Amino acid sequence: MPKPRKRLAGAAGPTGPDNKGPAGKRTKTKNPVGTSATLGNSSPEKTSASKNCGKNLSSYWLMKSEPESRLEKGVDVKFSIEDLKAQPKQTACWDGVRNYQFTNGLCSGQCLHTSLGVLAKARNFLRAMQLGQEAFFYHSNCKEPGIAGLVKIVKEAYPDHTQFEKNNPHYDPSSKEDNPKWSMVDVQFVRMMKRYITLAELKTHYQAHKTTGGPLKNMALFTRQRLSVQPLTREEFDFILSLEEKEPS
DNA sequence: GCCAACGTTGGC
DNA sequence: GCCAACGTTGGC
Repeated sequence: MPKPRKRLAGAAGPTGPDNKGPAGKRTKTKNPVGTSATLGNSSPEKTSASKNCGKNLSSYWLMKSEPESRLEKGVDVKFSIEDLKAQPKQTACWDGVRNYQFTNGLCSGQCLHTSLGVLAKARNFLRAMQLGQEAFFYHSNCKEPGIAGLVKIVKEAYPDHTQFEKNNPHYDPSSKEDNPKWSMVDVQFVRMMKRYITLAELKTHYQAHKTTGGPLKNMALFTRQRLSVQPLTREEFDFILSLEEKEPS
């Protein structure tokens, strides 16, 4: 399969999703969210995550999506930020995440920052996302990978319906309807970056920061390369935003 | 529970 | 299209 698109694991969603979008795209899907998107209640899991260690949870994220066409089981996984903007309400569900990267609950003992090096998993990160939090929309597996824009979480984790759809590339026969393995969240377009921040530029800073102790020194994009949904610290998020105002390095 | 084989991600 | 990194699977 191509890439992971979005995967999430949810399992907690209170209501069944009704969106049926086209199959997922890589990282994100773009299903119109209309009806189901308005339920923003957090699942029990999330709630407990927030209670247990909310102060340590990340509030900023980076989500990868593929802006160029690629077939996965016959389905095009392409989903660029322009595709997101074209959705009703500029909102889409981020489905297809099928990576547990974390097997623990986010809060079993430690919290994100300290556990990053050891635990990280896209699925659990998805479940940790909270309403209103912002994420960078990253274009991966393309000519010029990089951060294209900003999105925000408009619906917290709920079951990813694509896991039950046999012809969906993200079908998971081992997942039961009464105990879904995978979740998804809904994201809404916020704005484009003032300029496209390329992976190459981020990498230059990352490498410099490793020696200077700068804000990107532990950035997950480089230290956990295969995570399709990853947390950012506030320092990482703010530093990347500050790059918008500067000339590309 | 170890670890080799295999599959996937994603930059280049 | 190649291939490195790394997650997952399954034999033992």
